Amino acid sequence: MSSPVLCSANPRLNPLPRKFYLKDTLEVARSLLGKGLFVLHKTTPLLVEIVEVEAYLDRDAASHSFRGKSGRNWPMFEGGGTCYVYLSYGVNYCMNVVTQVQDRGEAVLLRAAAPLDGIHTMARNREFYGGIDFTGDSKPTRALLGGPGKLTQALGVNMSHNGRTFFEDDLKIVDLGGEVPAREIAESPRIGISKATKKRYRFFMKNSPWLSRRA
DNA sequence: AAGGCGATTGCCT
DNA sequence: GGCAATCGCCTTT
Repeated sequence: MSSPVLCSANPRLNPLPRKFYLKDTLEVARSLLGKGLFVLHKTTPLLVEIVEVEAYLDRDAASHSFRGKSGRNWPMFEGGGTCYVYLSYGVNYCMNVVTQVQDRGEAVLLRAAAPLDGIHTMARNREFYGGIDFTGDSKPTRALLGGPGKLTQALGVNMSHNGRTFFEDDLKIVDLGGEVPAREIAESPRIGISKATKKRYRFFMKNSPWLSRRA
């Protein structure tokens, strides 16, 4: 029997408070590991556990906010708890959690997650081209939620979520009741960037099989 | 106005 | 490991 805390219909899944997002962004990034991301996809509740993130800071050459507010990045300046979604390479959506106070321009990219609830719907959302077989004995791992674009596709996240907040009934980040020990968290340089490549702002759960790639 | 490049993914060799 | 897909932002004419 599964823990009642992990049931997405449970009213205990209250959104994390705004103050959670006002701490130092690197600290928020670490704190997001092990937290739950809930999305109501049409009428289906979807719940995942965040296992990999990247921080993008103020005065950070790799951050979309580096050159100030623009038509794309304006939600990054809307304050802690805002959802910032952008279209990556004209193909994939990437979802960020905005941190800090208004006009600061810092956020955390959600890169990978483990499925908790609604896995069948997520798998259907991830069917592409020939389709992936998630039935039977085939074990979905990185192909389901292991990457920022895969995660949004599985959850049905798109530009309609851009600029909203994570304090809503159909879009929220929640406490799953467990603490992630510091020894289970690892860090590395961020993936796929060409600027500020030395900064180790990627954080992930060391032993998770759901990462976008191995450590 | 035009061209380069990007916080990615999936297919091909 | 290489590379196309595909759109919007940013820099350069």
